Amino acid sequence: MVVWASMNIKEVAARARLSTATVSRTINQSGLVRPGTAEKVKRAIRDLGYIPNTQARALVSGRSQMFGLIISDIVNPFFPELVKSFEFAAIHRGYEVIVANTDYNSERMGGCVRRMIERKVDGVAIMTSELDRHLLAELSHRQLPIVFLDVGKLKPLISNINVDYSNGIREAVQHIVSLGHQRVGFISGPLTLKSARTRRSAFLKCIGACGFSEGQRSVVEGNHKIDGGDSAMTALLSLPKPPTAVLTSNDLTAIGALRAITRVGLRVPEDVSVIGFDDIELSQFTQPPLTTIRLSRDELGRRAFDALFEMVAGQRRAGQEIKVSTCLVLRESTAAVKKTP
Amino acid sequence: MVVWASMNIKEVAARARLSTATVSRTINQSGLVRPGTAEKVKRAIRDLGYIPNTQARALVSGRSQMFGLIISDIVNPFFPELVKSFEFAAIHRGYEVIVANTDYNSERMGGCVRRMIERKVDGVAIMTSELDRHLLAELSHRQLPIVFLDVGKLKPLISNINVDYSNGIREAVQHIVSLGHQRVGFISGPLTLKSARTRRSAFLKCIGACGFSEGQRSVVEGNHKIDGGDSAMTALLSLPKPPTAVLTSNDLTAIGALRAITRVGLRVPEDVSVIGFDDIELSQFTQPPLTTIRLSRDELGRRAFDALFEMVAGQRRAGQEIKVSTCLVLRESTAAVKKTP
DNA sequence: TAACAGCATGCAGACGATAGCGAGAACCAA
DNA sequence: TTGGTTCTCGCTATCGTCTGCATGCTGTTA
Repeated sequence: MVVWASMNIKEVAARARLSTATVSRTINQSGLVRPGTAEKVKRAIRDLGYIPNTQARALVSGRSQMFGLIISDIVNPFFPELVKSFEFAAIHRGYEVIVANTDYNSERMGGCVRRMIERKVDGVAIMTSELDRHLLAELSHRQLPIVFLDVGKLKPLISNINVDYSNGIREAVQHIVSLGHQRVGFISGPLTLKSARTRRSAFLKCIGACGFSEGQRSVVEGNHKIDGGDSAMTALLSLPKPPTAVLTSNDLTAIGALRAITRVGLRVPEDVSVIGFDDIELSQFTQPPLTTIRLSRDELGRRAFDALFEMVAGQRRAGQEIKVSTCLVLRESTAAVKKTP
Repeated sequence: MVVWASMNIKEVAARARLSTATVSRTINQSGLVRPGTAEKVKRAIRDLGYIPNTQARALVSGRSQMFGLIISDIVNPFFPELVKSFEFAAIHRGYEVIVANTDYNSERMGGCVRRMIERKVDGVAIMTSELDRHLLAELSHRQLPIVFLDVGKLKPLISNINVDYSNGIREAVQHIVSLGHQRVGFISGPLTLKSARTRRSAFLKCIGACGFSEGQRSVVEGNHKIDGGDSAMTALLSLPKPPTAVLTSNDLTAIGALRAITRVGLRVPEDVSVIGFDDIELSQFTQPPLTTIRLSRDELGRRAFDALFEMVAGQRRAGQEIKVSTCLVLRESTAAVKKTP
């Protein structure tokens, strides 16, 4: 196999003694090429180690076969799994993925969007929960298919993945109730984030619906990280009547809570029950393994890709509402409330 | 701002009543445009919300301004930080990054490499430790700058990041020795991985150099994940004379080891000392916080990008050897050996 | 005023691939 | 043989941008 830098369709055509058009048609399986001819082309391609130039293809076809994926922070364990499943789905359809982190910073979002447009992606999945209206207009004017997570109204070319928090939370609260808990705490994420606010209100609504009064529940703000969960839990434990069960806005927060609880000499689940949210891989390996509400990132990634793909493939121009459900995963961080000492 | 799908340099030129050439020169700051003219162009660009088409640019310039980044698995917490710092450096230089996972599967590597070539990346960082010679030839023939992690010999356009394991490991072993430990265990990664083998032999060499005899050390194979660390540690503990200090091939393994130790009722660090490797963010938050050997992914990502950038910028065609060091981070999972009971 | 720099701008041809159109070949029926 | 159809394949414009060369303009000098 001989290869040099400027390997292109002409070289292949020359070697096969055919025109570039025929080579192109063979590559794209248009079905208009005689089998014998196609064979010549394939041999030339193999001999030369030719790989088509996607840039040029994109230029003429108007589609880059790339999707953008905007997330908050790849270091947050919530996202890698999502990225992976999105990418997996993409590769299988011949798409490439460009990942961009906003670092929870809405100013960086502008840069991300610009990069996406520059690279002429065929669609963007925005898996952060914040979005500037101005940027939305920017994307929208350019006719770019978009899929959001938990925000945004439906419009043509704009889909939305709607997480149904209620099911998982209801199961969790019912679980807590069935274990006899009377005082429940909730550690939210940073309330500057819309996703954190959404989770918080879903939690509160469910807790209210399950018959807990104002006095039976206490809410503290964390930061969706371990240290925030730790200090928030410490605050909860120092209340005059601390909760015997605590729900958290994500698993890292729950892990921090576990740490705070054991540090003051209490035990999980004997003294305090803890329930996480997300079911990141790590939550199987905490001490004790974490009971948590699963939100499948795998499903999220797949659905986000599919939504974009349907829009670019033209199967549907209208945006669609996609439901993703949550459910309780029972492990060992919850137990019946202790008899009053 | 009016924007429609086919916004291009011609539209801008027409609005500014100039030629596309002048617009192009203005955008690329060639310095050949009179300030007044440039101002007209800039206004037209602003009015129209024009963003250049990178695909077309790439086609004519022959550079895509994209780098490929091949990693094993984005879900492994080692990689997200590396990806992030690589990407950060890239963005700042106007580069985009295409990330591909091999899933530790060398067959998938072929697909990754092909994708990179199709997308005409200007260089590839291969941060997995396995590489097919055939694929290397494929990349090499195409004159693609490459940077490897811990493998590969230097050639023109091929750089190598060499992790100096010895410093960190030496510090760790000296630390162990100073605490009076006499029997040390080591939990390796899966020996099918070259990186795991490299770490293992670095460990063994260091341990030997520090005066431990064959009988004083026991080596078990893990899988670089939590469950593997758990079962490997369980195996070590069931030895007739179990080690009092254990080094591991990565932090997840160490976390699994912590779990196995506490499960059988022993305590860390009082009964067994544990030292991890990598210093992933999580290791600050384990119980107890993990003493570990830091390998800065941040530095790895930055250096990998810089190496590629230097090669494409033509500052140096020859591959270079880049050293990245390791060092011990003391936390609370190590302590003096218990007096014989 | 003419000749000549020197700079700013425009023209037009790449870059690599695709697709519409048309040409030629092969085949069949009349 | 002619006319018509079907199937292959080649020619060429095109996508959006960059860039070498040509051109025109301004200002200086003899």
